[in-house]
Amino acid sequence: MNNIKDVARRAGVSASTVSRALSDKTCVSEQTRARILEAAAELNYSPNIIAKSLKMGRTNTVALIIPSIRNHIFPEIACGVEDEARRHGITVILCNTDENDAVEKEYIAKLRTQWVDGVIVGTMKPDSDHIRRLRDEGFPIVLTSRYYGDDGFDTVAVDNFGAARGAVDYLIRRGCRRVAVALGMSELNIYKDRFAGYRQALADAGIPFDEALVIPDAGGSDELYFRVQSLFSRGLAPDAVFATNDPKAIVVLRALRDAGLRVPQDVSVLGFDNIELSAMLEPPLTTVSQPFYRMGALAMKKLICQIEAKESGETYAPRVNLMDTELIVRKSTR
Amino acid sequence: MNNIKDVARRAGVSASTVSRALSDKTCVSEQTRARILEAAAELNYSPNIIAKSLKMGRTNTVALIIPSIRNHIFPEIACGVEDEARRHGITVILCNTDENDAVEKEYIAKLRTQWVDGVIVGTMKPDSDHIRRLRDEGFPIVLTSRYYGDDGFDTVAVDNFGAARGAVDYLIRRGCRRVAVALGMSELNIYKDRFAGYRQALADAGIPFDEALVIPDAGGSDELYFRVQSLFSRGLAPDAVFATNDPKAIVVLRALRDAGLRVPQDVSVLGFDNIELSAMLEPPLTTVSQPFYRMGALAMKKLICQIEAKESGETYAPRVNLMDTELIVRKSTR
DNA sequence: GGAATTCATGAAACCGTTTGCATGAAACCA
DNA sequence: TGGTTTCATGCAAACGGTTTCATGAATTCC
Repeated sequence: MNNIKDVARRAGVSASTVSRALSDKTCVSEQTRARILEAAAELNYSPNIIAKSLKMGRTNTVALIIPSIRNHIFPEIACGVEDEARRHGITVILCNTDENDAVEKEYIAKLRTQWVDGVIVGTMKPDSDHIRRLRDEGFPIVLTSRYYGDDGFDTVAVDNFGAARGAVDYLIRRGCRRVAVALGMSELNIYKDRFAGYRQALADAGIPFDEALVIPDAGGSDELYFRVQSLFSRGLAPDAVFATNDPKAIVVLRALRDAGLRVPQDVSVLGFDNIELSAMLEPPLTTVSQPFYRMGALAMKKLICQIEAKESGETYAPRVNLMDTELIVRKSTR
Repeated sequence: MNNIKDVARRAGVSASTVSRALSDKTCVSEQTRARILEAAAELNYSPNIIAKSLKMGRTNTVALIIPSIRNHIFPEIACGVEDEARRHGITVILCNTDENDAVEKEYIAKLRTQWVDGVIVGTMKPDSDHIRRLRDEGFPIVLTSRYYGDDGFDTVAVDNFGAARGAVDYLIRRGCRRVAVALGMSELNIYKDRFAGYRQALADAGIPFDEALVIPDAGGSDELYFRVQSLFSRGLAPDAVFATNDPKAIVVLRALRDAGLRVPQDVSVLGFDNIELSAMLEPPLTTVSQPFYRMGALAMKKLICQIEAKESGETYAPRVNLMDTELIVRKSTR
């Protein structure tokens, strides 16, 4: 692989002149530049970006840390992140943590080695102190999808409370009175907020909250499957189930179908996220749509702002951007 | 951010000694090493990996080039690649081309700048000469999923011909005689091979090939939807449809349902890929399963072998690894 | 006890860029 | 014509590590 000195030798100039010629600096005569360009082309030269990064203190690379690329919302986010990054000549490193804190910490430690200019984090939990520490060192960070809320992280998310409240309100306006709820991971704020929105919608309608209709996240999807069916056998029969994410809604649909219940005639089912799959179910799922692609793109935009502010020494005020959600009405609600 | 000299100063030794102490070299006295480790910890030091990469000529980073992370097979492959990479201290850069050749070339050009030690390519087409050129420069490359076959690329794939032949043979053994086929992108070998397998299975059973039952890839899913329905209105009514990938099978199922045809009583539907979704359809899809996760992991393993062979100057013989597929029988075939 | 060996350590070169500063030629002006 | 300005160019110092080689002290051996 040829380097800048090889080009310099062939063009009969010094390495500095080659560097200037190739980065469009003005102080190079036209004929020298032409000679250099020719030499570079002949040698099939491309500059060593690692050397450049070392010198410049910037890698034009960012990391995207997510729980799992198999979780359907993250490919969407990743696409948004990547398209926006590419538009700015930035490369994205993919870091899948598999919800494993050790792996996440390993990644974070690696990022501190000046690999990347910044990081987009989709794995934030209340106890993610290593991420807080990274931020406190002045490392550019944007949270997306998951957030923590009370401590000044730059964030892109949706109003989970409002969206859940609106969605449950829709169920109630369609005549549902006994709405069960299937919760997600209890330590995540997004699910706390969706749960709070659910309770608020009940309160707004004057419907008393019934603890018996709450299915916590514990256990896998089998657990959920049986808990849904047991609601009916225990005579608690809800007339709707609000699943706080679409994968849970899929399990709920299956549990209901297998129990001989018809959706939506006997029970309405409402999801959250609008993953691609949800339109293809039988019946197609009514759910809350999040603009994942745009969220990823905005997170990247904000990250670039942070990186540039850091370079130029400006201050940057982190803020929480809430994107609009939309209730997608399909056939799983009456 | 502290560097190795800061640590050296604090520990009262030279930078070389710090370097040796931190990389577990033997020629450092125990007490010096202890003092250095302490100093490093106090300064919260982590070595600049860019500087290290520059010196070592190795970045411990590889790129994964895929058409789209939204295509359901690629998150699986990416997981396999990443898990295996992590096990070897290697980081993965995600490159989504969106099936856009310009974007792909842009990425390839970037990779030549010594960013990465190697690349796994899931976008190979017959005309991907820029990828061939990269390989001819001695750049470590492994193809996966898509392949080209006749020119010595290191490759991980499945026997698409055999798998398709076996699957269609299954349909025939279950009594289907008029099997339509929905083809994928015509320039990709994987679809050519699946199509060839289909024809072979017909030939094996002495069933004449009928051009009228072939639905080419042209147009989007709407086109496919109407072509499926028109087969029936034109009196060509097949008793089975072999979709050469699962997303096409989903469209086929919808077209049939909307036309009032029952699956599998009136028509059997067979897919290919076994994406997660296929088990959740109504009816659940019979399909050919590919071990995507293991394919990704193996591709990464092979890439590491190539990289290490290149470093040590050994020769490496590229070969094509074909992984086993499995016919997953569900409810869409009679 | 002196020569040979072992061992920890430091100095300096190197990886391939970018860039501040010095230099020298050409152009300009009085 | 001589001094100043402009401009293209080269030299050398960074960036932050690793590694070769030299050095000098401590240990071993006869």
